Amino acid sequence: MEEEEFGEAIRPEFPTGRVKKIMKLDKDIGKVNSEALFLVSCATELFLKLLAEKSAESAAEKKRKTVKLEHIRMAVKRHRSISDFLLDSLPLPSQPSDAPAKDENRTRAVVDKVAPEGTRRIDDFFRRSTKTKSAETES
Amino acid sequence: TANNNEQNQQCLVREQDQYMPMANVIRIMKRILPSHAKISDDTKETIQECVSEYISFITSEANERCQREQRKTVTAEDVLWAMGKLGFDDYIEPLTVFLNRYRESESIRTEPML
Amino acid sequence: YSRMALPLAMAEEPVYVNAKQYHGILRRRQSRAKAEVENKISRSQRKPYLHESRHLHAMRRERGCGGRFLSKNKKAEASSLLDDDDGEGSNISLGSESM
DNA sequence: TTCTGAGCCAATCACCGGGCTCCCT
DNA sequence: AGGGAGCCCGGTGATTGGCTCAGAA
Repeated sequence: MEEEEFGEAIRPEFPTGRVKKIMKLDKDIGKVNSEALFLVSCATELFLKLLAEKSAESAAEKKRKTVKLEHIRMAVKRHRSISDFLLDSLPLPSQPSDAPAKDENRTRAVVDKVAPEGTRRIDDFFRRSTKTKSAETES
Repeated sequence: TANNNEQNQQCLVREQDQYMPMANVIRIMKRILPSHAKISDDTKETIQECVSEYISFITSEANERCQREQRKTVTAEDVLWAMGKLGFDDYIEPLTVFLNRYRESESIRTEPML
Repeated sequence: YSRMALPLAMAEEPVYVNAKQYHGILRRRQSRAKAEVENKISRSQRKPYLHESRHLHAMRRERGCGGRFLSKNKKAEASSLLDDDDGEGSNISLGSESM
């Protein structure tokens, strides 16, 4: 009957040193509290676990054993708070050198319905560089 | 000397500094995925990038609150506040629990004996 | 609850995002653009491997017939000189792959 | 059906964490 | 005086490719 030791310090599985490096890539970030570093590390782990869980569900729905990018996109689309800030991080469905006949491949599926109340528009300055990855067919 | 230094083209920031270690990402994912599941290589890379973006996204929001309050150090409260403001309300509760456990374990470490 | 239209391509359909994240997303885009020009963060192509030394290490390692890395059994060579069979921890090449 | 591409091994070594000191708040 | 950045140092797990057959196509 052993479940856990006393002074077992809870530590994130991610190396906190690397987390801090990534935080400091932004030159605007000044000093970072050790507690803040700890929380960001934990939150990152939670976020990754959620991504994995939702992607697994998407892959299972499509009866796929291999988790592919389309499953990530599908999973992310269901959580608005996740899909929005990842908009620039997810490579778009296809892009190699020659695309047969597909002009509607831009960022992830745009909301085809009218926008709810409280929406605004602005003008873009930069777009994520086109990621050259293996071609992929959308569902 | 025949030493070969890491001196690649015009990239000042190394790849191993912008992303979390691949093996850690895979291990955490495989613990969640069904045991027989596989992960494609571009999925691995993309997940790595998403994780880094999440870190920067949260940190940026927390840091802005710091600057509003004229502080220079990002604190745990800033991070929790950023979680709520960016819509990750579900994370506030578990993170608060983690934080309390962290503080208690830290105080025990700092306090050698009674 | 409300959504904002992100400044994607002006000639295209607007992209609507969570209003709570709107400013944060924009700030992040600015930071990334700035970091890309300052730090030269190469977002495009990834290196085939991160460290030259580890690459060479992997290339020099002894491999099994299945391409897998093989445990360093130099002790087996030494024991073979002294004859006698190894009744214990011998790594039999099990050709079964269970996934 | 065809054939692409991800898992599988474990040894080195770059990196992580835990000490220091010094500085700023 | 508190605590975080920046060193250094030692121990250690992430990194790593060729072949096979899941499993995508």
